[in-house]
Amino acid sequence: MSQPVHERADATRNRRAILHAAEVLLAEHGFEYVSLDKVAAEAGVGKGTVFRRFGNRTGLLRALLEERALLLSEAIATGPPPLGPESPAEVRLPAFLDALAELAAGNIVLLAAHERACAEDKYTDPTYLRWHAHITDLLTRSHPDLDVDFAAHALLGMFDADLVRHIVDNGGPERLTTSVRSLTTALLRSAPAPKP
Amino acid sequence: MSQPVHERADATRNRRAILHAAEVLLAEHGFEYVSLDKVAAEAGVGKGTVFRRFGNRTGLLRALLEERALLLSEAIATGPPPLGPESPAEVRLPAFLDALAELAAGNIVLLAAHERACAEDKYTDPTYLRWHAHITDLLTRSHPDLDVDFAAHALLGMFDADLVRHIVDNGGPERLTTSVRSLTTALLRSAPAPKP
DNA sequence: GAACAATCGGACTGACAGTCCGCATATTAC
DNA sequence: GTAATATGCGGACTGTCAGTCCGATTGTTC
Repeated sequence: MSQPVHERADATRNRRAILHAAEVLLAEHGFEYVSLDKVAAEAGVGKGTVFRRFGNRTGLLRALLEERALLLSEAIATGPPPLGPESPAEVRLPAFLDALAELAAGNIVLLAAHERACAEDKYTDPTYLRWHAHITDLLTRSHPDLDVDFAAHALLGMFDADLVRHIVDNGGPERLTTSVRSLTTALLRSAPAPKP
Repeated sequence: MSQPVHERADATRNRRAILHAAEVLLAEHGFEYVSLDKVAAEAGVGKGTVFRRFGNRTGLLRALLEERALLLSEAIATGPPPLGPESPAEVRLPAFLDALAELAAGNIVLLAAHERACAEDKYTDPTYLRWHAHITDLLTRSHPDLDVDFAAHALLGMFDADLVRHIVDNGGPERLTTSVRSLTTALLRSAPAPKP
């Protein structure tokens, strides 16, 4: 719709160019090489433009991760079982962690860059918060006896970029999936189930 | 030859001064304020001296953490039960994690600084490696069916500086201890016992 | 097509990690 | 005590980076 709040065409074009440039640099050179000067140069825009769009380095990497996590977000919000809201919590949680493992294994470099950039305030990152809220929600239903806030953070700790890299480099993506699954089933199996 | 390898008296004095200055700055201003220029100034030495002693920022913070973790290292290596080698693995592991929780809760700022500084190569940090090796060793005895390498990293993930800060700020050190303990007992209780 | 606001670009700033080398001093030999 | 020497010292210097700022430019509206 043509609301008074329109993003100008060049602004849109530049935002896309910047995101694309950041992805290219990340993929080609690793996260340590990706300074915002270089992103701006690669995107063919000025440095100020990058900062106006994304605020700072953190904002840029958050936007990138959010983009990559979009499908998963939709799947848990409105998708079909086992990720979607129709399944019971006991099914959704392992399915969600499986999906996270797959996402993490496929985006190690981005994950590492994001982690470094958001180190200061991990707990305000929208993607992280969404994941945490989702786990918290599921755990509250299935394991109300736990400190679900802490447990959710601890579970997300399994997707620490360095750990993911270490595991995937020594055993491939399957090892990550398998290990995550066996650790979580062990954990969840043992906690007392809620009484009806 | 009578010990050709002597550390000069001024070198020793400066090393202590630097470590002390770093602790003071960390305690008084938080980790973001602690640049190596400031540490050098606070210690009353030149910047070059800091780098000659510790190599780089990472080295300085590793040395600090190692110092704070010294008592725990001794306790697990040669101390009395339940931390020491006389106890069975099923007892030592929870005891060790309890001790880590206490250590972490009491050194949040150092932990955060160390984590930022070592982000690049967490898995080469001597203190982290020692802790990981200890957990791996204990798990191998008590739960050989697990991916013990992964599980040890995941357990150490509970002591992520941001998580520790979050939990301690909202519930005090007791909440950290309690949550760590309940999560680990849940996990360890459930895993199948080793087959004879 | 003119007026206007949104956007652009890149020079500039300040801070930091890490290097380098001439100078100072602790230690040793005598 | 003094001289020789090696060890350590200090801080100026470099290169890089995140983030700011403002005159120039360009898209949009009427």
